[in-house]
Amino acid sequence: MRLFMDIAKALADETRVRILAALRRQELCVCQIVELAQLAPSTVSKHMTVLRQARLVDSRKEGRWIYYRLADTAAPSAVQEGLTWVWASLRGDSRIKEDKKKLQSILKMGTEQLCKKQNQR
Amino acid sequence: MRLFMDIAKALADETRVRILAALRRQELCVCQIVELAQLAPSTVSKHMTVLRQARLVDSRKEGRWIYYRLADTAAPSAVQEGLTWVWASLRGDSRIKEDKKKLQSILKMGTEQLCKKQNQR
DNA sequence: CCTATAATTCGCCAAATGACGAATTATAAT
DNA sequence: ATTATAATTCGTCATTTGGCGAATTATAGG
Repeated sequence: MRLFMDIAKALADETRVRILAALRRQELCVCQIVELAQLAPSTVSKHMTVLRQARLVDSRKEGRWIYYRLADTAAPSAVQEGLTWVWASLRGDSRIKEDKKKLQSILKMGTEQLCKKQNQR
Repeated sequence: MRLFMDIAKALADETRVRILAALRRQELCVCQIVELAQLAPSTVSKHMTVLRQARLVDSRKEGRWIYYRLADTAAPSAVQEGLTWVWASLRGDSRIKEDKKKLQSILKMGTEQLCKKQNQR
């Protein structure tokens, strides 16, 4: 029950679901997610902690950047089946589509350039 | 996105998940759920509203009693696939098993007798 | 070594959530 | 009609949650 509830709670926030959907194509570092979600880094960081606690994402460190990716096939089945449910339910969702477009432009500019831009604010 | 989030939020509370699991075998009236969950009727009522809003349950009125049952095959696929995920993830869960046992004794005593017992408190 | 910076942790606040009891509504029974 | 009662709605409260900025940590680069 514990893991299941962690997953369900993690999925009960729209921002986190949008982040998961964004991670579906490729891994992302925090500053890229910040740009997508238009939230403070500290807020995104907290969301990522919730998602990792639920085993929905994994992370790896590369220099100063931390990259998050979707849980892989090594994840518990509750996680994998949960994600399957999410994808099926959000197929064609307009919000997710918008995010996908926005992501493309975020990915076009390099990671360094993106972080610079954020510091200017 | 809207319905999906309603479902995800509805599933993000352990009491509600337990109620859903209890409904898997048979429909239940509110007083039976009150007995199972050991919560105030008003609290259970609110939970049921959340579950119905998410389309996870339907209800029917019979006299003074309102019976809730799991969503059937007419429900949106997000609901059905969500429930499939729940069942798969909670298979063998000890809390759900305990509830199942408790439910049996609740079902043994008639509905009227049960409500009387609650009024005594 | 020292500075810059990507990310996290911490402390705080506003909003949402889950709980209860009291009041209300609707139905059954006297 | 009046009373009893199953369930809901309402008002209130404590806890949790999601957000931010400031402080902290860890790594890259001058």
